[in-house]
Amino acid sequence: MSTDTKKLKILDSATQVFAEKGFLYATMAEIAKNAGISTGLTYSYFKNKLDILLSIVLGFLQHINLKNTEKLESASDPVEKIYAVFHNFEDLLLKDEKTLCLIKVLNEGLPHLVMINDQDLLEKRLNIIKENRKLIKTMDLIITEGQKKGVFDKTLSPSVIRQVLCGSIERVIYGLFFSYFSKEDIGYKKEDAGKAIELLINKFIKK
Amino acid sequence: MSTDTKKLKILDSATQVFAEKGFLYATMAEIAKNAGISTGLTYSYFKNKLDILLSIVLGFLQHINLKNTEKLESASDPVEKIYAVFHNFEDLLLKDEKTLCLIKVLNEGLPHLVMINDQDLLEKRLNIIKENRKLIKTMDLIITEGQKKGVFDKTLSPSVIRQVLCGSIERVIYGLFFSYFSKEDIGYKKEDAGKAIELLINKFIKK
Amino acid sequence: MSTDTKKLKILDSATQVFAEKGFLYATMAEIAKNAGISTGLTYSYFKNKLDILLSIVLGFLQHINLKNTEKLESASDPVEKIYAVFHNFEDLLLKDEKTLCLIKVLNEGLPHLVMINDQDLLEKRLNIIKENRKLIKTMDLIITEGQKKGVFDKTLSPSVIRQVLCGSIERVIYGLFFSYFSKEDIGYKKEDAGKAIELLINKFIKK
Amino acid sequence: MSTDTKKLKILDSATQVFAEKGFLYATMAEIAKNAGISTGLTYSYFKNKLDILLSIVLGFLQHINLKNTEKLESASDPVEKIYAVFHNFEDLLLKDEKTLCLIKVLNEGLPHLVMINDQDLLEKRLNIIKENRKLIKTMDLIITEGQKKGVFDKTLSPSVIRQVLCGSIERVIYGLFFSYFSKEDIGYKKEDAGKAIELLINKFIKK
DNA sequence: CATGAATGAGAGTTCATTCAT
DNA sequence: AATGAATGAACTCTCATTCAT
Repeated sequence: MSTDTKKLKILDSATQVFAEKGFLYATMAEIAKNAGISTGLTYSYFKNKLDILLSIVLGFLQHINLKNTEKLESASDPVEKIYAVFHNFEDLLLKDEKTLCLIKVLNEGLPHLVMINDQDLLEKRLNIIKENRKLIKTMDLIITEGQKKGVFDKTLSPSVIRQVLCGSIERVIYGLFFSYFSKEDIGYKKEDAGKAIELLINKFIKK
Repeated sequence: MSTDTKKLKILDSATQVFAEKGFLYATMAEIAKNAGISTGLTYSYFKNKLDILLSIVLGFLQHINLKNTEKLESASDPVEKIYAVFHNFEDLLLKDEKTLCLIKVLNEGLPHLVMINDQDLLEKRLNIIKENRKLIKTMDLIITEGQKKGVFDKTLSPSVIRQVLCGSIERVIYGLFFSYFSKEDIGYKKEDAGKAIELLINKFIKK
Repeated sequence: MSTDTKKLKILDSATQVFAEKGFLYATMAEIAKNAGISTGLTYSYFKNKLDILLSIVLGFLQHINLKNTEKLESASDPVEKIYAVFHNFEDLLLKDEKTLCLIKVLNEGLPHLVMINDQDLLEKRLNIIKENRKLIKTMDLIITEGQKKGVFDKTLSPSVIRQVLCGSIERVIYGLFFSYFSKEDIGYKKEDAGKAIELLINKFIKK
Repeated sequence: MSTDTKKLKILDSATQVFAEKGFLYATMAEIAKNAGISTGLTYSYFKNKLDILLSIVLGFLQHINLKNTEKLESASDPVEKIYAVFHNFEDLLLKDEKTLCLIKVLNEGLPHLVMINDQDLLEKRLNIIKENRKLIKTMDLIITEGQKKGVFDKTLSPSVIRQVLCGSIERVIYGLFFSYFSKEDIGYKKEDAGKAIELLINKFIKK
């Protein structure tokens, strides 16, 4: 198994354990065991537990920013663009049960940024902030453009609209994650997540 | 100071500390000190640290359910009703900086429900689940009623619509909380939270 | 038991354990147990294991510098003064079996100064360096004065003479410590330590 | 590279690292890297980390005992003999910066003897004790002889005199080592070490 | 012979929780 | 009722040592 493969194994394992138990209750021993390696080896790949959490968050942000850059190249009008961005969210988070776990980890991970003292993690922290800002900026620019072109509603500022969109998609996906873990019915299915965003764009954002 | 006053002091203090540091990094010593009492005394009022977290969450849920019951008595049509519910959210969370902290604690608190083993907390856990279900049911019934009466869009199931509404309001308020703590500008103000929900109801939910 | 008493208990216990096992093999659990308290409580009094070691070293240096200041006030000629300083060493280290252990800890402690990274211990480190410099300066000034007055041999520089004196007393006392622990005969007794220093001053240092 | 060459490389590397960091903070990985080999290979040549430390100490003791045997053959009177022994110390420790490191390692190494449990190292431990006793005996015999012949002062027992001599030379050399590493001036140079011992013999030991 | 990835025991350390005062 | 000193379980993390390659 190559170094990169093992790093991914750890991240995958941690994503699962963090999602199921929460960062607090997740132990390095369990993450390692779940990844099929020893506790000590984990520390060859990551500085510490927080580093793993941040790496998952950073990985997601980098991935989605990359996907956005790709997709937005070929998109021209704001409606098409905002669709593209949220389809990327769906593609990355709704792919399978494993990616579904990400929503919980992302939710839990970002607040931890505030508590980072470790010198070695400061760079990672800054990177996350940078990528997060990039993601936000991408969305806000599209919304601003749509408002300027007169295709988007102008009642609200782009930042509020973006929060509504992100909050909606996050909560809808979180419900699916919860349903997957608790085996409880939540009254909707994977397909409805996409439909919700579509409707949100069509009715809430468009003029 | 009466027993109830002291209990509230602890809950207030914990809300602040949990919001600022996160449940993991918050220590009982700090919560107690911040509440103006000794560490030991905290345990006369709450079983343990998790109990405090759950009490905050339960308190909020009970409060909002109570407010909903009150307000919904005098409301007749679904539009008015859904407005009422979300105005309650605003009233409870946007009152001042202190209540703003609740959004972070609620966000962090609910996932902890899964990890409760402590026999003494099981009842509290069930209570939270009960109140949460009640809140969800209240919203879903209004939406169902609106759809039946033909005033609400029927494309999506009530549960998805509710998730969109809740996710939106939560994220918009979370932004305000973040801005309050980090002193960073997020591009919108308190007033915009209400406006966002209003617009969401008018454009997204109504037919 | 008062706070200061307990702090002393820990330092005493650690001095014993460090002397017997060495810093590396000494565990916090053993130090605490030997002091009659729990592991955790140790951390209310000291930052960490290294802090304890440094505190012992610093305590000794402060003590001997204090004693020197006292004794040197009433001394006038360099011979008398250098006697005073080394009698202080004897008084502090040869008092009983407990103080004998100090010689081993001092020996082991000073080299650790180089490896201190911990921000919280930097101040203690600087204090140790300061007190150590003070002790050295005290001795060197006496020797310089003796040489100037023509009562001390001038072949060697004060710093070398001081190293010879310190090395001698340290090794002689170390021998006693070793004998105490191993129960082996080393060919001399406590009284000989003083005699050795006396002779060293009379024959080696005096003109 | 031959087996013996590699063994020496490891010992040299370890001497440096032990001197700089201390046994506790020195890692096998660094010792190996510094020796230009892999971590694992180190274990083909030495049982474990402690074995390396003991090997350095034993090597020094064997070397100095050998040199003493050589030099003492051609020496006849006690003064000449004691000179010879301490010139051997100088020759072995003051040769260059590398050998200077030995003084720190010897200082740190001997106390570790007490903590050896490992069956495989017991023999090495006994060897060190044997060689150490031999060295001590060599010095003590010379001093005894000098006292009997009436050329050495009889106030102190041979063992105390030997401790004074060893402590002095050790401390003087330690100062040079410290100065070499910290780049701080200590007020004397290599040449003064020899002068100090000479003077010590002439004034302190001789009648 | 040589590697260095992998192991896992065991240490330091934290802090929720208890309880003598 | 109130304190905060004291406990000790359980965590993270390190690194000497092993072993498949």
